[in-house]
Amino acid sequence: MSINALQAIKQDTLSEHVFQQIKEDIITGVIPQGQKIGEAGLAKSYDISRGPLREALHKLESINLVDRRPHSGSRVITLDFAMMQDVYQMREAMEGFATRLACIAMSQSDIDNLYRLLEKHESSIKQSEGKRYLQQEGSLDFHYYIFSKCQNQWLIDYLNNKLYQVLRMCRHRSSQMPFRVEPALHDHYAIVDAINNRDPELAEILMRRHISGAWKIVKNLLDKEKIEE
Amino acid sequence: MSINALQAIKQDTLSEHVFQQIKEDIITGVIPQGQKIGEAGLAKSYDISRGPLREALHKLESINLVDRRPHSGSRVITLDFAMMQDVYQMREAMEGFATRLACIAMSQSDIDNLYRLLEKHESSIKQSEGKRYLQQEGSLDFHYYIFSKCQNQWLIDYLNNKLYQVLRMCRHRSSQMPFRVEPALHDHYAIVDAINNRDPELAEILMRRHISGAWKIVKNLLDKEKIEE
DNA sequence: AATACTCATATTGTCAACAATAATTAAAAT
DNA sequence: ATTTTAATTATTGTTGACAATATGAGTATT
Repeated sequence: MSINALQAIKQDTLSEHVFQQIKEDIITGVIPQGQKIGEAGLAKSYDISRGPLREALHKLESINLVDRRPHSGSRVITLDFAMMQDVYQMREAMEGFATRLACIAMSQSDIDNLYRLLEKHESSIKQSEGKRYLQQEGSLDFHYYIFSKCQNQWLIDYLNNKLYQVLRMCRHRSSQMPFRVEPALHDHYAIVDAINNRDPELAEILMRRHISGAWKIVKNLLDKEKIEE
Repeated sequence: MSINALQAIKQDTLSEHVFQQIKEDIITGVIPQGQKIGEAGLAKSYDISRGPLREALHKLESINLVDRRPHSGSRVITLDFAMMQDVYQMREAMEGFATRLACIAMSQSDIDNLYRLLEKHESSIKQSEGKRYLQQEGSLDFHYYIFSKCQNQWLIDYLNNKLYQVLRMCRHRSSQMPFRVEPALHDHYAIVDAINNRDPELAEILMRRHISGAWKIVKNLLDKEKIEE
């Protein structure tokens, strides 16, 4: 099950449907960062009335993808350095913790599934050289599979519905730039090995290190970006 | 500045105002747990139309105080054992982390303020024997003061606007029952001492232990409750 | 020229009527 | 008597009009 498939549920109402749609448009950059959002305009372009649109905007605010100020309006967030640092710092702590819990709670068949998932990633990397964005989305599936087994509904909810949404936004921002994906796969194997050995502390540490490594890469890209302009 | 004062800002719109009001009514038990919420009824009793009320309900959903199911309606959450365990587990991890960050970032005058705050609590405990709920609210101020200095806006936001709201609800639920507050004060002093010594690891550990201790007390109360019925 | 003020305009907040869906009740069939 | 089905009712979702507020242009004043 893909992480995107999971988000597709619950689109029973207009408000939910348009919420998902706008969310994807923000994450993929169709609506650019910092863009001011006029309710009337968006309502027309998504072909709904302002009521459901406002509800969608509230939901977008609740997952920190838009800022809303009373009587003034909404705008898409801008991923500045401080925000990305906050997000990665948060992710390191929370997903590390989730990994520890998952290591304790996982069944053996869960672990087997993880190994199979990694093998699929490995072969898909060999086949499709250069399609880094897809490969990264695959990596999200790996992370999701682990923390979804931590058995703490609040933790799962926060990681899945808040942190990972801006995270995907970050990745889209920096997906143009080249970097290697093989090291990540190596990290992933080490994490699953730790889980397989039922070593929660090590699993947590490896996951935290993996994430802080990802942040270092992103940070370097941001620095380079700044120098070049 | 009290934690409640902080929540009082931003009541510029009807929707915000009624959101705060309903939130307090849920937390303090005026609207009981598990209660089914009819939009029409609530709108009349708070004397607004259904539009702003619906927005308020969405906000309440986003801080996990009500469940909303499409076409079916909303109901106040019920604090069962599993949920409270999730919340305390989450709090232990996140507030522990926040304490570590705050320990690094705090200025000396911040630390002085913390000591003064504790002295105030100490004298207020001696004066008002038995008024446990107020004392607990004071303890929230202590916790808020620390994590608000962690310099991670996402972390502050989550602790303040999500976790601490259900936490207050938990406390209200168990505030009838007697237990001692002096040990908590002792814990608080130990935490501030660790911060004052600029020992982030120890500060985190002490905070985590303090919170998991609180959870053990609550858990025992819940068990006793179950046995007695 | 720069700042403060007023008014016009555009945008957001609120309301009440309408449409669509789910829950409930009653009837019918097994 | 129990289960299934159909229709009724009550509740939620959606819409467009109206009210309140902020933004911005233009004018006056220092």
